[in-house]
Amino acid sequence: MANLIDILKERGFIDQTTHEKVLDQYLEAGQVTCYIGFDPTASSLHVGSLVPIMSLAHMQKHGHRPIALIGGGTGLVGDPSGKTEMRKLLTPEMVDENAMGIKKQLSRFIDFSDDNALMLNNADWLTKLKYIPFLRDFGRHFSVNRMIKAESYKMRLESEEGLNFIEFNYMLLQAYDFLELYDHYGCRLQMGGSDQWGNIVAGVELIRRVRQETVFGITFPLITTSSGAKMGKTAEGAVWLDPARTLPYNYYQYWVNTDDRDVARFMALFTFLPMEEIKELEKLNGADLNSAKVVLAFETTQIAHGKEEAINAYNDAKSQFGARVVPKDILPSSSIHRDGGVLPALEIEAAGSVDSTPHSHIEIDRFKEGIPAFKLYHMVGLSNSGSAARRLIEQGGAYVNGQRIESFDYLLTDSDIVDLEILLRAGKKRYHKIKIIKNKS
RNA sequence: GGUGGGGUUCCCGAGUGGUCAAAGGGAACAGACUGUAAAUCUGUCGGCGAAGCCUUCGGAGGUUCAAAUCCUCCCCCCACCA
Repeated sequence: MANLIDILKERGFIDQTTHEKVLDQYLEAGQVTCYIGFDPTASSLHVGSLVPIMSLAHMQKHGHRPIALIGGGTGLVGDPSGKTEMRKLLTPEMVDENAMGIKKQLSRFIDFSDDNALMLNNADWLTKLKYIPFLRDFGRHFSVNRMIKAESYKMRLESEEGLNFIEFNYMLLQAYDFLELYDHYGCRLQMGGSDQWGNIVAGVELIRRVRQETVFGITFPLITTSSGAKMGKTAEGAVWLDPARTLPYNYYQYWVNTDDRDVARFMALFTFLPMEEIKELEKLNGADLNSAKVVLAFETTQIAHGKEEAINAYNDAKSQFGARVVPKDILPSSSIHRDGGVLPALEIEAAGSVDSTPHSHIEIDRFKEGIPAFKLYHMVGLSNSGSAARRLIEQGGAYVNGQRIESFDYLLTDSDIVDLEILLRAGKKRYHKIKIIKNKS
């Protein structure tokens, strides 16, 4: 079997590594502890963090022990790497709250039971550091001449806003993290985004200087979509891993809408399907790629939110956009079902009649007098304002139960209710279901 | 602390008394074409049941029939000097 580095390389995870040969041997020799830091800047991770998350999952699958390090301490300082502007500084309370959310999400990808993986917070040691001892013991190992040449500071040093001293210290703190994890957990491998290269190398060098030991670093390439956008960024904002922030339905839709050119690359990075099958995708072209996109969406949703949610999202997509049969020979390892018809009984029971389409509840009484369409679109959030809704409808982009609305003040009444539901659509892709509540309670 | 340059609608960026809800570009949205793709073309792109009116150009005052534009004070950013 190919070694782990080769596998990660083949799947597109590797940008740079330190001393590759030795690292290879090290990973072959037995269980390795590795770590990645996560910034607690928000209460949820998003799709942009998926590469590091998946890489930890791969490490664990291969018998190694991942550490997810929450940057509770470094978050108080703010990483300037690759940023054109200074970060907002976080309060300790915010960091704690965010760390909780992050752990919950990581748990879907990584098994933290029985020390199979660890979740640590660098606030536990960083906040205890004393300034003068720190400078004397570690600060002297850092050359400012070298630091100001680091790529991670470059953008900021060249920008108008500049770099302030607190941020300049970030590299030292991250290097110290690595040392701490090396000392206490035997961690000898740090991974991170390509913007972290400077910080990682700083840690590698610090450990060499103060412990005379070799430790390793791997960086991931920055993943962008073929159209140049950052991974996981849409006009509406980030695509979050927290189902309360981004509905599994929308998560699924994000992946279904993958650009043709990205399908195979994303399949390798964001699913666990075997590479031999992913390579076959190159033979697909045109509309056939859509089947692959369905599999991509199904698999990624399943990993992030579980099978039930993936099935719900799949079913809703099918009813809204039409059934698409995924041929048996495309990605055969995927557990997605292939007949294009009804789901197996077991799965139907599990999924039940759960609706993953964005929806809201409205009392039936409100339809007695009728609700003007543009108001309803605004109410449910399909439009940001009444004006926007009006434009949408005037441009012919609004549908009620599949029927295009001709005028913005079309009155929706009881007669538009079908099975206690009204299905609204905005444009080609955005759906919203209104569920009717019979009586006010 | 001194001197100079700035802060414009989601972003970049024009505008230096009325013709300004504010050029141009990007993003976004809708339509056409399609495959829930890309590219392209067309339209839209502050709010208001839409007539007209209201709110917006760092903040607060002021001048004027009229202010993003002029004046005063304040806040913030940048450059050079100290």
